[in-house]
Amino acid sequence: MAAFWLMKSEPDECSIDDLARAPGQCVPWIGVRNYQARNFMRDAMRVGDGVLFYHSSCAVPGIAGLAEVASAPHADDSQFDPASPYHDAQSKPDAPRWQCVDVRLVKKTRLLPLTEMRVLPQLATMQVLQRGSRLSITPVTPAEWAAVTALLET
DNA sequence: GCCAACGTTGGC
DNA sequence: GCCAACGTTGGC
Repeated sequence: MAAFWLMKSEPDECSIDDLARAPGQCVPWIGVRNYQARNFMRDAMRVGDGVLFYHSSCAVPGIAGLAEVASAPHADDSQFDPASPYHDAQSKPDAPRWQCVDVRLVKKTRLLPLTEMRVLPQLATMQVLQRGSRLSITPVTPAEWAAVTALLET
């Protein structure tokens, strides 16, 4: 049984349109530098899991499309790139600290704004809506997934 | 730019 | 292992 996730991306870095233009409409989810979020990718995600693609730190934050986990976990190359903002000098190539998965577009949807999500009782349990929640990757329950995907059809 | 909330670091 | 200081996230 596949699981479901919400993954935040800053559209300045990688928007839903950037994902749509990427080769194979697939990108490695680089740049996660939080252990809890890394552990979700490294330990819990499976190929085929559903992903809510969320735009954060932008004019209208919200869910911008549906995607899926498209690879097993692998090393995040940006940790070894001194020119990258995600460079981690402490991480050694023989023991990479940061892992990521590839994420493939399923479909771009209408934008479901955070403000709309906040007033919908069926979404009230979503982790991304909880007070003080900052985690860039959060699990989504089957019920939440069903509610969000239904809303995106409307 | 502000600031609440949370994560990480490092002295002890 | 505690916890204060500092850094980051991310909505507004």
